[in-house]
Order: sequence, then structure tokens, then C-alpha cells
Amino acid sequence: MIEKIKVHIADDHKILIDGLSALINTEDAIELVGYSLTGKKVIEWFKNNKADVLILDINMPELDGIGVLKTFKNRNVTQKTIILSGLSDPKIVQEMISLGAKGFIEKGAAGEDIIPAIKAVYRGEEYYSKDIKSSLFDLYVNESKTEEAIKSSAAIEPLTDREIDVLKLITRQLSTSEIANKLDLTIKTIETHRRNLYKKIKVKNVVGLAIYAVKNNIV
Amino acid sequence: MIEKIKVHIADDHKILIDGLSALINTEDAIELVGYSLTGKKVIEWFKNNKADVLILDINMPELDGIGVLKTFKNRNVTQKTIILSGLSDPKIVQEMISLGAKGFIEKGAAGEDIIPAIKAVYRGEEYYSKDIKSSLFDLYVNESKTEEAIKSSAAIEPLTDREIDVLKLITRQLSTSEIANKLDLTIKTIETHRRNLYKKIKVKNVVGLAIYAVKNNIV
DNA sequence: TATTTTCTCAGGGTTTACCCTGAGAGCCTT
DNA sequence: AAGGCTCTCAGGGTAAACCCTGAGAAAATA
Repeated sequence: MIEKIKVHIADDHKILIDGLSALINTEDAIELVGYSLTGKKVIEWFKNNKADVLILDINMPELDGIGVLKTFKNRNVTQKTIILSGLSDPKIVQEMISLGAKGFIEKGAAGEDIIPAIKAVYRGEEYYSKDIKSSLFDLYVNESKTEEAIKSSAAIEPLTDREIDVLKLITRQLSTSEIANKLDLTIKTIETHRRNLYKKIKVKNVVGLAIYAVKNNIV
Repeated sequence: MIEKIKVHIADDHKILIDGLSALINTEDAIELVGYSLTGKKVIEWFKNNKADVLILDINMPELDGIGVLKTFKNRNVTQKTIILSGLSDPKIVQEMISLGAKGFIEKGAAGEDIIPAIKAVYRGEEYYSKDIKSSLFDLYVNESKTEEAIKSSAAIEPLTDREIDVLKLITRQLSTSEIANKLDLTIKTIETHRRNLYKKIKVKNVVGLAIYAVKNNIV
């Protein structure tokens, strides 16, 4: 039996994972060895497992695709990655590339792209779907592999488990003292978590937190 | 050869269509006879073609899923429809049902839901994925098939213009005094509007307000 | 015209959010 | 062993949110 290309898919829409899975199963040379519904779970999975290619959605709750690649980079993990993206904002494309992404497929693109993309990236090549290429992309690809791009990142620092706990309770409209009660912690601790959330998410107050939570499906 | 269930899929993400297509192809009794990437194209397609079941995404450019169903309703077209939705806002669920949708699947749900959903809806039954059901949904489904339900939509008192102004500024993370400044009103007035918003939307604090605003596209 | 709704503002109050600094304990990685 | 991160907690403070009651003026509606 020939060695198959091992693929891991990360996307918060299970139905898309199942769909891609079915697509991939039509190809003998590729097999799906795992999937994740959040960025955090991707990190967890790769601690104990290996895949040849990671297909990574950008918009995910808790920790987004950018955060995943940053985490990999910080840990000096080299993971061949194809980005799945709803929108092809050149800035984001640039950032993902500078973080090591080797492929880029728009969700609006045809599903047929996925198989050649996996194969190309697996071989060490790069792959970009037409929409990406024909957008402003070409202008950036050559200059984008610098360190600066990483720093100017608009992305959000990854939230810790505790912070997510607190954020979830905040969105349930609980006050700081109520949260402290529920988690058996002091008010001061919860206040610290709140402050850290403000800093990380870069918002002014609890309203920004709530909006972030809803938009990122943490509710 | 046995008659297959003819399905049309509408979603602005081609990759999801291709994925679902692959999923559906694993089932002999169902075949994909067409797809659309925008709401407008759905309308066009159904002018000259027929499908037994329509799988319809809500978020689409040009004309969204709600618009599609409204168009069908205006033209007295009865089309068995399954809604594909990223979020399960009860209000939207309710509206889609009153517009004739017979099935409802969250994108976060498992892909295995899709086949039984198609079969159920084809047989004239209804189908809702677990996430939808287990949300506040059950409370609404029985009362929502009347014209009245559309008017009394989700039971929230209508907001006044001023209240919406204030709510918008709140979601921009402005404080009461900042809002007062911007609108040339006193703090006391803004506080009153806030209090009325809490009552009408039935939330405890500004967090509830923010969540409501995001889910109802007031941001 | 009469009534309701909306929009405005007030006094006076409690509670909560938010900001600053600092710090110890445990865990993981280098 | 050393550095980094997470999680925990503290003192002490200001600003803001939130709650109560009451009410006048204008505009929409009956």
C-alpha cells in the first residue's frame, strides 16, 4: 500500500469539513487524518499527531487561523499549510504568507482546487487559487516575506482558557462578582482577566468584548 | 432506473457546494441538478428548471436567502427548502419558517444531517438539526406558522429612532457622556434611553444590548 | 380634541466597571 | 536553572453604569 498524504482540516463549520472530506475521499492518494473546529484544537491536535498538510480556515472562534500560524512559528513548527479564506484581503494574504502558509484558496473558489492544492503543497510547492492570484495579490507576494509584516499584524493575541471562560460568562450578562462566584475565584482575579481581555482584543470596554464574542462565535 | 431526488444548492462558497456535492453523491437516491452562487441566480435557475429540494444559504451577495424565499412567496411558488445557516438566531429561523422553509441546518452541524434532511423534506416532512432544535426554537415553531407571528416577530417591542441612534453609539464603545456629547443631549437623557432599551430588549446590561445589536445587524 | 408615544431632563442614590501597581505560585520550555 | 506564561490575588482609587421616581413638551395617532 502506498503512503497517502495525511491531511488535517480546521474550520468552524463542520458541514464544510464533512463536505471537503467527501471530496478528498474521491482521491486515493490523500486521506483525512483529523479535523478541528477551533484554532485551539488545532494546536492541541498537532501536539500529539502529525499531518502532511493542514487546511486552515481563517475565521474560527477562540483562536483564529492567524493565531494558529503564529503559535506554530513561535514553537518553530514547520507545517505545510493551505489557507481557506472567505475573503481575499491582500493584507491578510500577505500576513499568512509571511507566517509560512504555502497555499491559499478562497471559499468562493471551486472545490476542484483543493486536491491539486494539497498535492502541490505536499511536494513543497506553493498553490494559490485563481481569485487570489488575480486580485491585488501579485503586488505583494514578493515583498511580503519580511519580519515587519508579522509585527504590524492586525490579528488578536490568543486568549487563554481562563479568559475564554470569563468571556463566555460575561456574554451571559453576569457581573464580575457573579462570575467570581461561579468560578470560585475572587473579584480581583476576574477583574484581572477582564483587563487582559481588553488589552488582547484591543477594545475599550465590555461592549467591545461582547461584540467580539458574538462575531467569533464564542457565545 | 429509479427516480432520484433532485437537489439544487445555493451558497456563495463554491467550495462548500462542491463539498456537499461530494457528500450527496455518496447517496444513490439523490442527485445534484444545479447550483447557484447568489440569490439572484437561484431565482433565474428556477425560472427554467425544477428541483425537488432547494438547499439555501442565508448569507449571499446581491440577494440573500430571505429575499429568495420572499420572491418565491410573491410569485406563489412552492419550493421545498432547507435553510443552511451560519447562526441560529431564533428570529431568522422564525422568519424563514413563516416564509415556507421546511428544514433548517446549522453550518456548525454535522454533514450527516444533510442526507436525512433532504429525504425528510422531500417526503413533505420537516427537519431541523439538533442545534436549532435545542435552542429556544421549540418555543416558536408552533406559533410561528401564522401571519400574526410575523408581525409580533420574536416578541421584542420595536425600538424608536432615538433608541437605535443610542444603541449604535453604544456598540461603538462610547460612554454615556460621550454619546450625550455627540447627540447634544444631557447624560440623563441618554440614561433614560439606555433604561428603555434594557426593558424593551429584555436584557440585564450593556452586554445584552451589544449582543442583540450584532445579531440584528444594527452594528 | 383627546390620548398615546416619543423625546427630553432632573434629583439622588447604589453598585459595578475600569485603571494603576505589584506579586506569589505553578507549569512548560529552553 | 532560568525565563516565560498562566492563574491567582491585593490595595486603593475614579469614573461610569445602573436604579428609583417623576415630569414637561412636542409629535404622532385615534
